[in-house]
Amino acid sequence: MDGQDRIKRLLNYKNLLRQLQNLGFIKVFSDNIADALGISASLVRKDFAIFGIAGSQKGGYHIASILHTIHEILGKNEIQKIILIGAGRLGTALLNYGKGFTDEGIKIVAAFDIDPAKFDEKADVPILPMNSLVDYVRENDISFAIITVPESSARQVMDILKTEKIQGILNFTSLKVKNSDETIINNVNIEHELARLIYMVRQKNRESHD
Amino acid sequence: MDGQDRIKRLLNYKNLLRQLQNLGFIKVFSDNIADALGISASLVRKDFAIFGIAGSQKGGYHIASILHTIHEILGKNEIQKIILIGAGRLGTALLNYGKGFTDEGIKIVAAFDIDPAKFDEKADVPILPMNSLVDYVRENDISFAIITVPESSARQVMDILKTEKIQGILNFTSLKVKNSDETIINNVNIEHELARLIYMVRQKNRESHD
DNA sequence: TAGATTGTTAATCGATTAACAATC
DNA sequence: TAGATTGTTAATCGATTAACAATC
Repeated sequence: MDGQDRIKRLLNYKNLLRQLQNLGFIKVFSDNIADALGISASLVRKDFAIFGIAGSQKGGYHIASILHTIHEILGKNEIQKIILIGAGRLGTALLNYGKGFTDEGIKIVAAFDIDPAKFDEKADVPILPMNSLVDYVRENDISFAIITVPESSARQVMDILKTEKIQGILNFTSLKVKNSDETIINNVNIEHELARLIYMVRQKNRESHD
Repeated sequence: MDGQDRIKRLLNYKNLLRQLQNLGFIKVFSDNIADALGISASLVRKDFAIFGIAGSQKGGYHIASILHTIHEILGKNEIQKIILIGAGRLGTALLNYGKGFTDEGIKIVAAFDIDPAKFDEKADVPILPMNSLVDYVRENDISFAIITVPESSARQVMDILKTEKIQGILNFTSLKVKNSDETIINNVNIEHELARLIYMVRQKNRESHD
């Protein structure tokens, strides 16, 4: 999992540090971060060292400069255009999240659906017919997509995106696809997350029973 | 991450094996599973060994019996009741997923919101006022909850659930809470998943540039 | 100076993989 | 029997932690 956990922690650092910043904090020790996130201080320092974040023995780490470095690492400067495919309930929920994403340097620029009842070219984020997808991707130089289509059309959409050389896909369907050389796929499976939660709880209960 | 990856793979095995079963397959080799999921055959065999799934040198593993064991491990026999808090867009999207979850031994039994316009006691899955939450949890012996409330009320809801000794929470808010001894929290942060996807793609592009 | 924290090295831990004997 | 696959052991790999010298 080459550094996957490290990047996940990076995002958690970001969230925490922003909150501290809102509280008026200027500096913070690795130890405090560790406590807040339930990890070890060694790990915090190692992460920072690897990401090139330096502190001082005097007052620890300077929050603003950590955040600055994190933003650079995440590439927040250039806004990333992303399209959404499948304007069903989950899809529209994500569209309405929109604002939050923009804050992160991510902007959903268009959505696509097969249902004409959903088309809305003039919306803030236009909802366009599926058959205009390929043209749109080519004309607007799109590299990222979110897939929230039903199970039945997942494979087909995935294939289109792969031939169009989309570089990154956030996949909410349960169609599990291997990362190809061309396209990186990040699978979010809510059903699995629920099943895993239940498993963890049962596991804990079992352990405490003996 | 004690076995977190292993349980994630278990869910992937399940999905794959179901598909194979639909195709009429009866048996399967560790090698084929490995190829399909992009992992090593050793790992498949080790996972199966740990979960107590036995195969034979003749025809590999019997699909039906793997699935049987997986279902036992996941506790699919007893249906788990779960409530949903926050019937906004994401919340209602999950409510409508409902059917899929039931298939997995998970049933959303009620939803809660503060907005009276959303109340609907007679719906298939009733949407009830937030102030009836505590009573409902106690009367119906609820152990699991999904939180899809806005950021602003996340902390408050989380605290209520913790005092009510809810055992497992699937948290879609960006409020990051440590797992306490009492309550296991599984955080799903869509914003983070997007940011991570973009990071991975940029990383890949950077690597191929040198 | 005394005390506390960073940055880094070495030790530990756990998960994955390679290899192969046992088995069909 | 010859060939192929499982189950398991030992080796490898990588990530986390512990420890501590260097620094403020």
